[in-house]
Amino acid sequence: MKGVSIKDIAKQAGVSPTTVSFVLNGKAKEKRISEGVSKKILKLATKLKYKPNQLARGLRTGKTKTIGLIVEDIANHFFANVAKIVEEEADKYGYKVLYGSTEDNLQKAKGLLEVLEYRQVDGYIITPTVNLDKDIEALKHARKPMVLLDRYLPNIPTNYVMVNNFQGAYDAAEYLMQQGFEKIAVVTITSEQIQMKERLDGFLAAMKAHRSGFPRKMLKKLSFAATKEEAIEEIKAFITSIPNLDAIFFTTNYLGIYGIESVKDLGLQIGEDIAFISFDDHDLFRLYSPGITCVEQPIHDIARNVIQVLMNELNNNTNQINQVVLPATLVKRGSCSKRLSGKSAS
Amino acid sequence: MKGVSIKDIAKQAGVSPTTVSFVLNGKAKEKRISEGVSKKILKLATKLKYKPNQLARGLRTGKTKTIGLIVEDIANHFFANVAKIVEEEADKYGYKVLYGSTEDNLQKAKGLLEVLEYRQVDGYIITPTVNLDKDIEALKHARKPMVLLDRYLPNIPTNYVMVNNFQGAYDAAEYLMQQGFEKIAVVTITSEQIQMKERLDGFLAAMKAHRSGFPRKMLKKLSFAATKEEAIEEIKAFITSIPNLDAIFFTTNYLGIYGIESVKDLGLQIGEDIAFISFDDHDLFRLYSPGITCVEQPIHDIARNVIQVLMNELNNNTNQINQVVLPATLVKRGSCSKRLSGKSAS
DNA sequence: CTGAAAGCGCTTACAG
DNA sequence: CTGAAAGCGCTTACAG
Repeated sequence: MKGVSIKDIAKQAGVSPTTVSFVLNGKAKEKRISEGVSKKILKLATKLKYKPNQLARGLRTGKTKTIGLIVEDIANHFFANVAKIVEEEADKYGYKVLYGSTEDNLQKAKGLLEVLEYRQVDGYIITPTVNLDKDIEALKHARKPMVLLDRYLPNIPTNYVMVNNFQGAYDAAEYLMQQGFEKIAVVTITSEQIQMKERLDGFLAAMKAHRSGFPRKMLKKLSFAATKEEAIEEIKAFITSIPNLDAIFFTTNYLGIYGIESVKDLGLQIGEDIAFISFDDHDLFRLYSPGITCVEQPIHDIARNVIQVLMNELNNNTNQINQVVLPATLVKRGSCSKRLSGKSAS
Repeated sequence: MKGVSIKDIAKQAGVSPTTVSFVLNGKAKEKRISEGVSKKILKLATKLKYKPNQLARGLRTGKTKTIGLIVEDIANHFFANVAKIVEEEADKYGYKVLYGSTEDNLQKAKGLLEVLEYRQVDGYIITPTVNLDKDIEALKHARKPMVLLDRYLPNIPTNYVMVNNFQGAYDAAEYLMQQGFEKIAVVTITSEQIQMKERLDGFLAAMKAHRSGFPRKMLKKLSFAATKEEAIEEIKAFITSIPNLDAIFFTTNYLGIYGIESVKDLGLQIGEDIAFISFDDHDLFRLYSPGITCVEQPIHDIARNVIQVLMNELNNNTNQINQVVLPATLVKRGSCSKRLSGKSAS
């Protein structure tokens, strides 16, 4: 039950715990421990299956070799995939990951931050909620290694890794116009989340670049707190409120999923009666008939960059700020093939 | 930067660290600390925002207030959802969760177990791979609180929480027969995972109960290690190899997803040319046209029971074994409506 | 009713 | 080339 300690090895090797510690930490050369002693200790360590007690080490060094991962929702396809890669990559560096979901709730986010601080994680990967500025500022001030994920706080310069939301949405809108769609609507959420704003901005910029403008009534904002049923009702009402609507863009995957459900409920055919694009890819989008065109985020690259940036901080603790913005890819599928018939969607 | 310690409080309160520790651990009564001192310490603690150092406490008590969660794949819809609820529930008891994915690889599973032991987690939630028996046995022998998830090891009595795989698959097969389908095939994986075996057994039992038997050629086993492309090719070949096939059952969600893709590739219409059922629900199944009938696992109940059982172990460490088997629900959707036409599916 | 002291298992500045 | 000793921040058996 009890693990073997440095003392046990010291006793068996006939040396002091100090020497054992030096050798086991690879400081044999530096501390000029003799070859023989060094070898003997190493052999003993593997024989006894010595595992350093992380708690004791952490207490002494202040390092826990643990990182905290705060996402919006670990069950969401995007974040679940990020979590997987983050864990794999962190493992390579000897770090383990503690996680939690904010549900986009400020209080939950603060709570998670508090617990992780308390747990003395060495570094943080954070999907910030709106108004988390003060807490992030505090972390930054304490010089805690940290990298934001999926979004950033415009008023606080920090490390972050995210997709180019503006470009992704711009491409989507432009593509819809190239395909010849005339009445294009957009559905997003009310939240002030920066990545959502940028997606909307990108969409609107494309509309303005190619059209005379964008009427406010073609834009629908849903509350993040709305239940699925409420959201679907609102989307349905929105769609039917626009005569001759022929294309619609959803700014994130779960909205896109609600959108599919709404369109189905209305008895409309995606790709026939209405063109459809969503931000983020999903199994559903890939396999739906027709396939749903989407703006795909490079999840693997995002996760790998996050770890890269964090490890860099952890090991060098430079003051340099790393802000990584990765390109989004428009994945074209059947949902946006040009509608040839003249019939109205509503 | 430095946190406030018990010493700081002791100094300010003019008492010893011992007294502070007693009060902060709710042992004021038991240790007969006077009301006044007690109050003063508590007030000071909140004023100074005292947070006990978990490392120090852990080093002393041997408890880390951390649990290890080992799943097959944290990015999978089922496990991602379990992970979310596990984290939320664990949080209520003051526990944090360290996770990792086995990819159904024995070596990875062993590695995770080793790291978690090393990290001295207080309890384990494990989705065991095949042949993990010895390691689980060791954990059990060390009397580590532990509960298996999603599957169990037939040769080792342990706590576990899982769905009734046999019944779920039995219901699915029976339903297909009730709907009047004649040639029913099943696709599963080669792995000896017990839950997969039970699903297959349930399916076969239903076939035998209502039919003369089940020909081996109606059963397809895919390797877990197969790539998506390979799996789809195999499924396609399997489907075309069976003349007049009219229904097919997939024993887990990702196989079902591959199945949809395969059927689409073949130009067949689910619900028209072939009836389709999958184990596990998924957004895709719900929203596909037609909806895919599935055997739904009660994810929330599973996760909550897992934590319940684990907390029970953690706090009481009884020798009682808890084995929870929750009912699966057949969710009927359009993919299995009785085909009226007589045309062949192949 | 309260405190001095030991100890959990490490690391590291200091000394020789 | 190696070791004795202090200390990280707690908890708890023991003593008074």
